[in-house]
This record gives sequence, C-alpha cells and structure tokens, in this order.
Amino acid sequence: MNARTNTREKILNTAAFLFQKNGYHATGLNEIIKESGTPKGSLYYHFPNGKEELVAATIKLMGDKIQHQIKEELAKNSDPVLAFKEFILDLAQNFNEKDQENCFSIGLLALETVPINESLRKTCIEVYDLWTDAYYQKLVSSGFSSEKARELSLILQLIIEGAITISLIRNDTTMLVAAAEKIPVLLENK
Amino acid sequence: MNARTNTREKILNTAAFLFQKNGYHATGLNEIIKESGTPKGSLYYHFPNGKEELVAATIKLMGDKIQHQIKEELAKNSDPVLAFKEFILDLAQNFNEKDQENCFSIGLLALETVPINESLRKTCIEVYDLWTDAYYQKLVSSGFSSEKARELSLILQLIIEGAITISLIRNDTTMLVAAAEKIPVLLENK
DNA sequence: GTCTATATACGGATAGAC
DNA sequence: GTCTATCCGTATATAGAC
Repeated sequence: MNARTNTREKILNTAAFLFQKNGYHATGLNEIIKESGTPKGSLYYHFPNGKEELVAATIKLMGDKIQHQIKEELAKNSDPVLAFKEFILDLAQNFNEKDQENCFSIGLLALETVPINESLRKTCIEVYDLWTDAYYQKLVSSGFSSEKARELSLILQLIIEGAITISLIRNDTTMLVAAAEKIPVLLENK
Repeated sequence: MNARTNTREKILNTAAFLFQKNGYHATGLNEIIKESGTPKGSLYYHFPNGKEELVAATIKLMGDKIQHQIKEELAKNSDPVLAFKEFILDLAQNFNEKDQENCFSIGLLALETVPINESLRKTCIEVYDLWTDAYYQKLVSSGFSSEKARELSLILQLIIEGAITISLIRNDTTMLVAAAEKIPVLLENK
C-alpha cells in the first residue's frame, strides 16, 4: 500500500464517518482535513472536484461495505424469517456501540443530496438497489417466488429504513426491535 | 389579524416550506427573508434566537398541521384497514402535486438536527409522538386492544416514515403504494 | 415594530512553492 | 504527490436609525 492510497483512504474513511454522522452540509472540508490529519491540497489532489466528488465516493464506499455486511449477516441463518429477524436485531445491537461501524444508513445523506445534485441522487438510488438486491437474493434462495421476493424486498427495505431513521431520532432501538418482531407476519406467504 | 401576526406568519410559512424541502443547513436566513419579502430585522424581532428558534417553531407548526391532516384523513373510513390504506395512497397522490402542501415528513429536518441540538431533537420526537398517537386512537376506536394498538401504531409510523423517505429519494411513489398494500396483512389480528 | 448597513466568521476552492 | 497561504462568497447575527 503506497502513500497515495494511504492518504486517499484516510480522507475517505474520515469523510464517511463525518458525513454519515452529521450530514453533508454540516460537515466542512476543514473538519475532514483536520480530523484525518491530511492537508487541504491532498484532498483536492485526490478529489479534484471537491466536496461533491468526495461525498459521491463515500456514498459508494458505504454502500458496498454495508451490502457486504448484509449478505454476511443474512447468510448466518438458512431460514429467511430467522435470518431477517436476526439481521435487524443485529442492527439494534450495533446501534448501541457508537463507533465508526454503525453506519447502516445513508438516509440523511440521501435526503440532503436529493435537492442539490441529480447525479448524487442517482448514486444513492444505486446503493439502495444494491441492498434491496441482497434481500431479494436471500428470499429467492429461500424458496420465494421471484415476484413475491421482489415485492417483499421492497417492504423490507422501507421497514429497515424507517426503523433506523426513527431509532436515530429517538436515540433508542425500540423501533428496530418492533420491526424485527413483525418479520414473521410479513414473510408468512411464500 | 394585525401586522405583527401577519409578518410572523409569513416568515414561518416560508421557513416551513424551505426547511422541509431543502433541509436545515441548506436553507439560509437570507433565502427565507428574500422569499417571504420580510427584512432581516423583523425575523430577529419575532425570533430573537435566530435560526434555531425559527426551525423549532416551524417543526411544531408542521407537526400540528400534519397531525390534523392525519386525523381528518383517517376519519373518512370507519374500517381501519381501508382508512390507513387510503391514507397512504393519499400521501402518494399528494406526492405528485409539488406544492407547499406535500410536507408530510420532517425526516430530513429531524435527522439533521439530531447531532446539533438536543432540544430540537426533543421537539421532533414530540411531533412523531403526536402522529403515532393519531394512529393509536384510530386503532383503539376501531376495536383494537390498547396493547395491540400501541404496537401497531409504531409499525405504521415506521412504515410510513420509510416509505416517504425512499419515495423522496427515488422521486416516485412505488414504495408508498407497496406500503399501502401491506396494510391488510399488518392489521389482520385485532 | 420595521428596516438597512454592517460585523465577523467560516465555507469551498485555488495558486503555487516544494 | 504534498503542503501552506490566500481568495472570495456567503452564512448568521447585530447595531442602530426610523
């Protein structure tokens, strides 16, 4: 790993953490360079188009990372009901550990970027599709029909998004737990 | 209606529109005074604590207004399944009419204010509780047990929040329609 | 109560030395 | 590739006339 990669990664990781925590507008480039210990010149060397290019890269990074974690978590149980239930309860558990790892939502970033940049909006949609696809594949491989799996993956997406959003606002995991307990009812017809 | 009320209301309505559309950080006070046609001095006369006081007032205003609309919409059908289904489909319809009235979410504002101000976070929670309570009352008056109604009102809250969030990001109403179609399954046991 | 002019700080971005 | 100094615009907030 050369110096180039190192600096770029450092900027990217710091940016991902700050953007997901405080949002796009509330996170200044000055904060990112201060926190990551990299000078502003390096940031503009690696991301010539500045803040928008940086946030697009972090959204993609978080999207891939989270998709990987989703697949990993869902693979732990062959039974889909159990798999999704445990997955959501796992989100709830992660929620209490306030470290860099609990970035399971790009909701704030996505809502902020919708009104300012069409290309960023598209990037966010691609990320959501990535996650929905992971749900879809788990459902299909568990015996759900393609049609049913498509419909349910959307429902799972919106329930998880809603539960995380409200959990963040309330700063408790009640909603995530409530969502987990509704999984059996939602998946009852294959 | 005296001049005082008039100016204050004008600022408040403009602020509510811009805040809900673009978010807290992306909305400048200069934009609000320009759009509303009121000078900056008046804004600081009516809201001495500036932007934070203004956004708190708009969140409360939107919260009350939306609660009123929720109750009105749910009252149209005595059958709870039909009532909630129609309510969500109505949200979907409103969604396409891009006017000041389609402010049915404070999600962006809430997520943005969580990391900056504890008191604003509390205000947002009160608003969500207001809405959840409207769902709860409809369920109870439809024959659901108090316990069941409490649980279901949370689920309805998170489904609606999730569906609106993703609809905003995708700029289509697929998720709202999908949510509406899941209402019968969710409410099947009283 | 209303309005304008201004203070002050910080934002993103750039130039150019090394 | 790395780093510093600096530009310029805009942000919130305030002072003080009317």
